[in-house]
Amino acid sequence: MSSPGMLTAVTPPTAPIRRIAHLDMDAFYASVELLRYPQLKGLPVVIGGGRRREDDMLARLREAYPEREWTGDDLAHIPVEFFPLLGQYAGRGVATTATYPARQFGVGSAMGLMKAARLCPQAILLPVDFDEVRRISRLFKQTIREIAPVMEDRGVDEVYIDFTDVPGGQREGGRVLARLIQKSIFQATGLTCSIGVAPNKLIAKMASEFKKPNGISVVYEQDLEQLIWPLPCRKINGVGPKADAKLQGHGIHTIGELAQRERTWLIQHYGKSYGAWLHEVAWGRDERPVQTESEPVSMSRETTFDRDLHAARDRAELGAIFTRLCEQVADDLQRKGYVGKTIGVKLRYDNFQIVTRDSTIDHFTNEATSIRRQAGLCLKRVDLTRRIRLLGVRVGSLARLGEVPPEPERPPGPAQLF
DNA sequence: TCTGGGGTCCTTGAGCTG
DNA sequence: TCTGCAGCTCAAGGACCC
Repeated sequence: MSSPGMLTAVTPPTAPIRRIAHLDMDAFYASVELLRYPQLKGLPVVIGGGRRREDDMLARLREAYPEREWTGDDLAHIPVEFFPLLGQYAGRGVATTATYPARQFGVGSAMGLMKAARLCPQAILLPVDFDEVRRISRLFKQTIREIAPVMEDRGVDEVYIDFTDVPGGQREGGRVLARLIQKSIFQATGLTCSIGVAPNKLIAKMASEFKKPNGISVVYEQDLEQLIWPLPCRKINGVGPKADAKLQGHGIHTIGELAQRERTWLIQHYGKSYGAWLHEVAWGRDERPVQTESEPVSMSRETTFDRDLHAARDRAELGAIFTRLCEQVADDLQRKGYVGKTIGVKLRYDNFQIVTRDSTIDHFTNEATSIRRQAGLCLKRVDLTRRIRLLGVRVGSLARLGEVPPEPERPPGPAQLF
């Protein structure tokens, strides 16, 4: 308030404060299933064990109940008692996720299916419906982009969003915009999400876990000591089980304890890059921008066999799988419009040891035969006397088809022998 | 009857070159 | 010509993420 004759202080327009949001869909895979099959609500359901194939589901139902006419439409409203027919606890798969009633029995993501079956044998197992998951994923991301266009895709169920310059993005530290996005996603998909808004991606990611499900957490720079430092180091995105164990070995359990260590000490014990990074994140510093576009670095296909295979004794089977993997990678590259020149293989032996071999050729390719030939040469460089559990084929050093750098002139060489 | 699949990034060591 | 060094690329493996 000012009286006549008094000078009025004019507040200069202030620059917007950096506000970054991390959005995480709540129990995404399970929620997509419950949207499709509301009759499963409240029941223990384990999602995983491979891809959903409707023809396979129909075949199982027809076999079990031949007296009934089964059509594709029936799959939309299957009675609960038929669900156990659609999946089966077998093989070497893992659970992608589990509904809360199943989690009460100790079943969780990344758990082997056989163990899940032991813990909760009455749970319904549903193979993943990737097409439906991808459809809902596209839908919620499109909804976000219409409100806040600077969005970074971080996988099927999570994104970063730059709120800084979005109208309303500064109100209540971003809470108002977060609320609008939550509401819009629910209207578009029927699903809930949790959002953390903070000065950067690092803290936003941690903040989105504070209130789940359907929560919003707003963190300011000055909250670091009170909200972030008491958290265990494992909560930092980039500190996995190995780094956490090493930190624990040094008596560092919380982010606050990490922050108290000297930068030089961290570099000495954790390396120049990782040590310096640990120091930065402990102090809540992260300048990474929200990236709206990114190019893939590599594409690969891999598969775990139903049983461990031996290169000599199972040569035909292994050869067929190898060829199929090369064809799949080539198909992925062609479909997405890429070529690559680093071709490699990955093997996991029966003892879970992983080996990789790759080599860079002098031209770009996305042809299955060419990939097969080069990957075959890589395969000759590994120990094939051990039984193999997993085989993978990878193509890296990618370039967009049509934007390939010109090939160097090559003298004519000897004819390819195989 | 533990432990998937598809990615990225970093470190380390070998080999090459000026 | 030999040696040491720095800088670079490539290959392999490890850690991590969703």
